[in-house]
Amino acid sequence: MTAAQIFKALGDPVRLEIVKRLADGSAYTMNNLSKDLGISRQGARKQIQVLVSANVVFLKPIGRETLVTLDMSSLELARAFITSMENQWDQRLNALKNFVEK
Amino acid sequence: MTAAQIFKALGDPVRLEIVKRLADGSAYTMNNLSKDLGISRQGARKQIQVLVSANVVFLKPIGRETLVTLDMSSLELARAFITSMENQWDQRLNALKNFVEK
DNA sequence: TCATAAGGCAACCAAATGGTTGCACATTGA
DNA sequence: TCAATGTGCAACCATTTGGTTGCCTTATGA
Repeated sequence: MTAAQIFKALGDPVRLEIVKRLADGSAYTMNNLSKDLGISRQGARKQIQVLVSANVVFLKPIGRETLVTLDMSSLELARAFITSMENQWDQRLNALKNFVEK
Repeated sequence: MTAAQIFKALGDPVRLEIVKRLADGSAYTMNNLSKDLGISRQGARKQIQVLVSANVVFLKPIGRETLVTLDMSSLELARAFITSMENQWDQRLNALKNFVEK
């Protein structure tokens, strides 16, 4: 999965709320997770599917329920991507600073 | 600006490439930035506008050119958001671990 | 056993997105 | 001065997105 895909998956208020809840560990079944999002169950299902496709989340059917679990490695990848850009930026500024001081 | 808006802005390959270049400090005018993205200048312009609207980037017209600059605080906000979710996750796991060990 | 709970899937729809072309306009430098 | 450069803006288009409703299937538990 690319960084852009993960960012895209996180780039929706409903999906981000879902991910936030999962990180909290408070909700973990489809039904549970679909409540109080302001949209229908089927609507929520589609958003969860987007997260599944981006590997931000994975599903595990247990009996008649389906467990939803966060895949932390995707968050880690996203964070690492941002950090690397921040590092690039800092290095550039330092290089500029050295040039000026010389 | 909300975290979801920033993630959404970063969630497109073309826009992410633009941000990457800016972090690098190698390109900084509209014209410069619009090259080699695989789309027209006007197409690139629209994507840059998305970044502007999300406050990921800001513009500064100089004569007939327009400088594009990264707003690092948006990246910082995005990174902080991810970090906070990772912390929540870790705390949850630790709480679970303590419960099992008790 | 059988009503209820959990969930999947498809069709449909309006709005947003990502791109295009065409044209106008101000700045610049020879 | 004037052609070239850098940029903006609007109209247009196909596809994607985010949501809906309707219906079907499978487990569960009283």
